[in-house]
Amino acid sequence: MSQSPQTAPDALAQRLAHSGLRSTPQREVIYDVLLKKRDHPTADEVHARVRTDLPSISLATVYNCLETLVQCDLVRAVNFERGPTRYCPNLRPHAHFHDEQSGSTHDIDLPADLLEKVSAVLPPGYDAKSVEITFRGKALKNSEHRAAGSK
Amino acid sequence: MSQSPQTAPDALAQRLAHSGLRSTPQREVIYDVLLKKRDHPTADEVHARVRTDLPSISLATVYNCLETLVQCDLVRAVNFERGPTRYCPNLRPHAHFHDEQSGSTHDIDLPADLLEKVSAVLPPGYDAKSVEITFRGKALKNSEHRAAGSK
DNA sequence: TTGCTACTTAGAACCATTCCAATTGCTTCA
DNA sequence: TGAAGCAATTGGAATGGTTCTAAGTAGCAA
Ligand SMILES: [Mn+2]
Ligand SMILES: [Mn+2]
Ligand SMILES: [Zn+2]
Ligand SMILES: [Zn+2]
Repeated sequence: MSQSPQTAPDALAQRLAHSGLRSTPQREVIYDVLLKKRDHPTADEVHARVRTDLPSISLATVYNCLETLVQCDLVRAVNFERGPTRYCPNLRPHAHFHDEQSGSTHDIDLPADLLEKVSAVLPPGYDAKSVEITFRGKALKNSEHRAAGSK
Repeated sequence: MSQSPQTAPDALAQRLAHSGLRSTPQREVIYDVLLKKRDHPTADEVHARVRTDLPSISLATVYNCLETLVQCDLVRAVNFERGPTRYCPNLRPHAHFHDEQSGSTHDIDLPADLLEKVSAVLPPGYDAKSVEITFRGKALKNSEHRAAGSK
């Protein structure tokens, strides 16, 4: 039962192993990039950011890795009106607010009781596995600052 | 103030006129098709249905007309996870339930007070112009029958 | 009629994403 | 240690819904 001399595997490595998948530099850097700047980047934006660490990573790999992270429930794919898919490492129940002016996307935490009330509108016979709530409108500057989250 | 000898303009013609647009056979038939079978068809599906009346209508025109109807607030464009846009003539406040099994989309009416509660989760500084609520899961057969809405 | 503009049309272009076939890289285990 | 086997990455082609473009058609005003 002795461990290998390497450091203990991080959350990512553990989740991957749990699904029979390997931890790779590409997967790790992509996940780090998502955690570091939580502004719901597109695959292209992730690609650009990851390239500072892995200059030769391909866009296909970025798509593959993002898909893997979504499968492992470490990341949520977020869509808004046929725009490119965005990626979000916030695992708490939350809604998304799309600022029409700036195109930015903000997390809105949702209390559990609200989700219950929302699901309660479903007539009998409807069994929802997930609910998604999306706002569209205008966010004031200071809200943007607060939501940028780099503090 | 005498009207022309034609019949009074229907809701569609009036809305179009209000926006300085013309009522055309293509726009009318497309809107009729949406009203007749409210199953959230894609542009392709609308195209196929409209062709029974207008065999030579182009897909580009279907897209153009659907866009026009959306602009006039007669139809809502509904998106789900990068799938093709679907079109919905239900103007009441409602959510959408996507049945993963069948791929069908059902309207879920929303009481006004729920929409208020949902919007109330927005922190100060967020001004939402619209809220969208989407469920994903499994709907039982009898629900599907009820929601098909042809009766 | 003539002109003006709105509307429709076929097909090209667009673009995010997926697919494909080839390569590279771990990991076993002889 | 090394061959096999499988996982993962890669560049480029293909996909598919949608939008664009340029040309034609049609209603309307003067
Ligand atoms: Mn993308
Ligand atoms: Mn479509
Ligand atoms: Zn988020
Ligand atoms: Zn609907």
